[in-house]
Amino acid sequence: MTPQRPTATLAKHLQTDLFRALCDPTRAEVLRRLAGARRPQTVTEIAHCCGVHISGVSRHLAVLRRAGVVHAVREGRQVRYQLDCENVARTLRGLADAL
Amino acid sequence: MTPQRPTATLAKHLQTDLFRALCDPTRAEVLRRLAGARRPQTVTEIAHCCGVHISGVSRHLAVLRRAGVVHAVREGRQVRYQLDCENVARTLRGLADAL
DNA sequence: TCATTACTTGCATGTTTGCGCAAACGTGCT
DNA sequence: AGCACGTTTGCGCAAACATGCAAGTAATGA
Repeated sequence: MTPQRPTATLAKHLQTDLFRALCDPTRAEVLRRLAGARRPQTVTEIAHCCGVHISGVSRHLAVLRRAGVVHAVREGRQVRYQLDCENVARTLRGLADAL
Repeated sequence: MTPQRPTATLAKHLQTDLFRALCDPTRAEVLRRLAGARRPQTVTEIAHCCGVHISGVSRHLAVLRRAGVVHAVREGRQVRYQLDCENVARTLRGLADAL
């Protein structure tokens, strides 16, 4: 590891992709649901709590998945989504430290 | 302090306002500039580095200021903007811990 | 007071984003 | 194969957003 100047470190950690994923109220609602549930949730289950059509929830979950916030596991016909706490927390701490 | 269940803690820390401010590439560019400079920057100085009209930069800075990411100090005719690292880092760590 | 500089704000415009609906896709069951 | 169920995706629409220009405000100096 070569030591980096603070600016370079910050630039590396200041990626907008994650924030783009977290900036929507509905997606925040989804995340709260996932965090509060004791097991991975299906799209339909999530759609029940936030007043949005299932197709919309599916899209939101795709955004979160691409950003590495959640990951999906197929289970028969349904897909269960789960928070990737480790990954998100690591990124946030990285940025906090860079500041 | 009353102990809180993880969900409640997360709900409190999962505010979209901050992420909304951080999710724009131009604003990220502005923040990099502010972090790299050794003293608070004027709107004109910031506008030079990111290829956006001064009025746009001014707007972006207003968004960042409302979100508590930067704060402004008037200095004669110019306004110097500075990162509020403490505040942002505290919020990010709070969320990371809640996860 | 008038001119100049630095920043902010109203307005118009093009782009992005979230949304519901309907069709398509994938999976399991008979 | 045919069907039902759960999820994803194409499409169109309306609201939100970023941007440049021009007008407005604030501060400094002649």
